Amino acid sequence: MPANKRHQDREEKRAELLVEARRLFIEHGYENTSMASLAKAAGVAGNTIYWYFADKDDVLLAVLDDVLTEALGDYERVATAPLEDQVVWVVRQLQQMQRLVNTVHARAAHSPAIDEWHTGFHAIAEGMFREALAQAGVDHAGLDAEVKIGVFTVEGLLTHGLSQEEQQAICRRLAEQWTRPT
Amino acid sequence: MPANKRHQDREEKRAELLVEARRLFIEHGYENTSMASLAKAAGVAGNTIYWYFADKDDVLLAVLDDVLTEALGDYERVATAPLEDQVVWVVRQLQQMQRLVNTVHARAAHSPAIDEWHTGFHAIAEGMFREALAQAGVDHAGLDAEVKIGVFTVEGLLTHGLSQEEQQAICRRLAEQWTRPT
DNA sequence: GAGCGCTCTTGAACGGCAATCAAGATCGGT
DNA sequence: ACCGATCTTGATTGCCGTTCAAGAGCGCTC
Repeated sequence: MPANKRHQDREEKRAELLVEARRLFIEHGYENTSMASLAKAAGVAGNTIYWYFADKDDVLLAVLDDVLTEALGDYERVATAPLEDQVVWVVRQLQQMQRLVNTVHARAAHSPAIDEWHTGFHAIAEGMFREALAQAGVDHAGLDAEVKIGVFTVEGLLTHGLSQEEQQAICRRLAEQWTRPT
Repeated sequence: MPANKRHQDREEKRAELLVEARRLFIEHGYENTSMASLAKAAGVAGNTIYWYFADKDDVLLAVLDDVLTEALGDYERVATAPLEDQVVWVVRQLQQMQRLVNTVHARAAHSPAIDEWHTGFHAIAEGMFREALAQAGVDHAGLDAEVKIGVFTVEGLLTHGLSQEEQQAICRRLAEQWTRPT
């Protein structure tokens, strides 16, 4: 294994950099994290990161993939819970990543790669949401629209600072639409 | 009138700078418009802008005030139209300012002044929306939640690129909730 | 109309940023 | 022991928002 060992080391180092990047992006935000500070936190020279990642957006992309993979793994633990609990769980998860969510929406306009990831994420999330709603008995006509409304509302809850009561009231109102047949 | 004439000139020059800033922010976006390019477009030195505005966010704030004032004036022409038409009109207006909308959401996290403007804008928009819904016969209980859902959905329509049909389907689904009593 | 002070403008500079470059260190395979 | 690929680094580039110090322009007063 000539290049294999090297390859192994490369992946490990890349993973270490990603751990730091993920922490800094979530704690301080993407825009407040310079490549220099990320490098210092990881204990390497400022330009070393560019050996493992094409640019800063590429780091963000890798962090997003990591976070999403982990979240999808965690989801299985609540996949069998009632629909309402699942929604609450998803909102909680996203709220912990609020900075990342905002960053994705902000960067999607500038970076095609981030935009593509964002589109893919919505496809996954809306697919699961759609299935959950269908299983809950929402009629087929207008299901897609209902999914979008739900997703947009969740996004609104994330980006605008609302009190716990307001959030609950909105979620309740939204869920009435699903439990009650049209 | 010693300082009055001066004051007049100052306001005129400020207004000229704002015209250019508004055009560039909407055409090319806030982040893609450097203070240097704005100055060049206005025919002044790069740092002259700082005599009229505290910083770049202050320019954005003034542009936002201008745009909002103008939009509120135009609104009176459709204020008596059916509710559904009003919603369509608002979405159209906002879509023309998509870049500004995204910028506000992005900058609100960094600039307290922009965040404050954003909060105020929501208060105005949601106040008008709430009144329109109440007049349409939506019951008082859950009115606030319904307003938020509507606003968040409109924001979602703006930030995510959806086809005309999808947008219409979502608006229709949303409006069903208002026309049909709970 | 000379002098004064406030308003306004400007070229130059500063510090921070993402990204690049060229030179050198490290290390597995021969 | 040597070579070449892999990896690291200090120095540099170019752009950005912002600041500074110096100097115009202009109205007022004596």
